[in-house]
Amino acid sequence: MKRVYVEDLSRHTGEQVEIAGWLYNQRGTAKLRFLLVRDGSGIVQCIAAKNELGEGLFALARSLTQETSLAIRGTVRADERAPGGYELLVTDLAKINDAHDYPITPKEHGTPFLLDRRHLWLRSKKQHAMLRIRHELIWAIRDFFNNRGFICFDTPMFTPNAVEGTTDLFAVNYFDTSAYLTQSGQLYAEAGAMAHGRVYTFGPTFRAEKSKTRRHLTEFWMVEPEVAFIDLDGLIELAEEMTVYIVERVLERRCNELADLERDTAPLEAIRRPFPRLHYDEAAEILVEYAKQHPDEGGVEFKHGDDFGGRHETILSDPYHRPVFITHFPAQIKPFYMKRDPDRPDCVLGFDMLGSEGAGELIGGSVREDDHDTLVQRIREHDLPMDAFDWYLDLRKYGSVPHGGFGLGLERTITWLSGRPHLREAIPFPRMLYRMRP
RNA sequence: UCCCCAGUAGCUCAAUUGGCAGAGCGGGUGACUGUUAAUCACUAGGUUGGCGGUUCGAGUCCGUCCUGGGGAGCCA
Repeated sequence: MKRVYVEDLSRHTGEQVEIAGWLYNQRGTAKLRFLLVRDGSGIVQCIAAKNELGEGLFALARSLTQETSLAIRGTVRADERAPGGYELLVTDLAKINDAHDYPITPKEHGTPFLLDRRHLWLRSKKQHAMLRIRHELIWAIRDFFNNRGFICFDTPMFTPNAVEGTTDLFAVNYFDTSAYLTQSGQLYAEAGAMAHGRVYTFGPTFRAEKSKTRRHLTEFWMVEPEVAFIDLDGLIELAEEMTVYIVERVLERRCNELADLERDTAPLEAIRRPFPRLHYDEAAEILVEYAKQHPDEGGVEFKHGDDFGGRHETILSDPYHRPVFITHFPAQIKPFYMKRDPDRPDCVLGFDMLGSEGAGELIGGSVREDDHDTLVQRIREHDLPMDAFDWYLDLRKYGSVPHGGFGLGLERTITWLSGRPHLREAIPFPRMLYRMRP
């Protein structure tokens, strides 16, 4: 008999097939049971009728509990009453293994309870949908860069020093010395760009910041393209094209998953190039004015020179129904490697991209300082250990060129696309300040 | 690190001013041949996060600790 996956059942209407999976839920009467069976590719309703199966098999079907693993044979048929439009009329079934007292019931549960059982929560419909969207996004990002002549350039997880001296790092034992887990592959990607012209690094990064918000993980994934011979406009264009590409791709291939998540896709379908661009000076003006007009609202105070908080990002992106770029941030709030604007030496040639619908910062990027002596001066100004950057400075000694890149936070982007309130569901096993199990 | 909030049955929650600790779901038993988180009946299930205090009496008030959640700072 033909073994098929649930997602392919519509192509086997009228045929006898076998599926193997787990019992998601069952309901019904003393003579007719509706078994919802999931096999990883989807969920199908299987009809177990007493007069078809006989006493023994029907009693077995009725005794099956949630998450019992099983194999079912039956006839595929289309039926409007079945969730998904297709169902399986059961002719034979076999239990593979029992599941007693499965803790995640079809009713509601609190997030701490579910996170403690993340290894099981992954089986639930919405979590299943989230991680399929994650898969699609990773695939789309790789396709986007691969199709444009970028080389995948993997950078190390172990690093001897901080990229940005200010941020907390995870220290680990490294034989007789210590190392840090990377917080960005960027500096190494710059070396890659000087070798290959266009590269991207895609992997996990680690931040030991004691952040306890819906936008933070201690371990998260980031894609960082780095391009030789590119300017600020070129970088923003690249970010814009990538964003439009991945949004379209998820809408096209994962509409079922978005539906399972009850995501209203209209705001995503409305996203078109170009995205609005705001100079930091304009953004600061908007925020100062907003704070003036909303004196009772807490957390909106702002003065020129400040960095944005979560609330500020929402105020800035609210008027637009597409992502927004903020450019030319003040140099004193940005890292040492960002190149200054020659016309405005107090500003950097950098940008952030804020997602629509209050998603916050999804992308941060910049043109890099390419002059050796200026970079040395910046390292001194930021009080960073010069000897840790000798190899990085070599990139400016041997044929330095204008270049730049950006980083996209994968989980934040998944959260934005899926319309969920918290990014912890965007990764199989989230690592947070007070949560490292399972 | 700081600020705010929460902790009561396996889960989600209720309990008036300090006065007999409850419901729904899940589990168990039974009824039902088209259910959509099926429905209905019956049933078992509790050291109210820990310790200490106030009180005739504390789930409720006070102190303290623990655990978790949200936010700030910082960031993707």
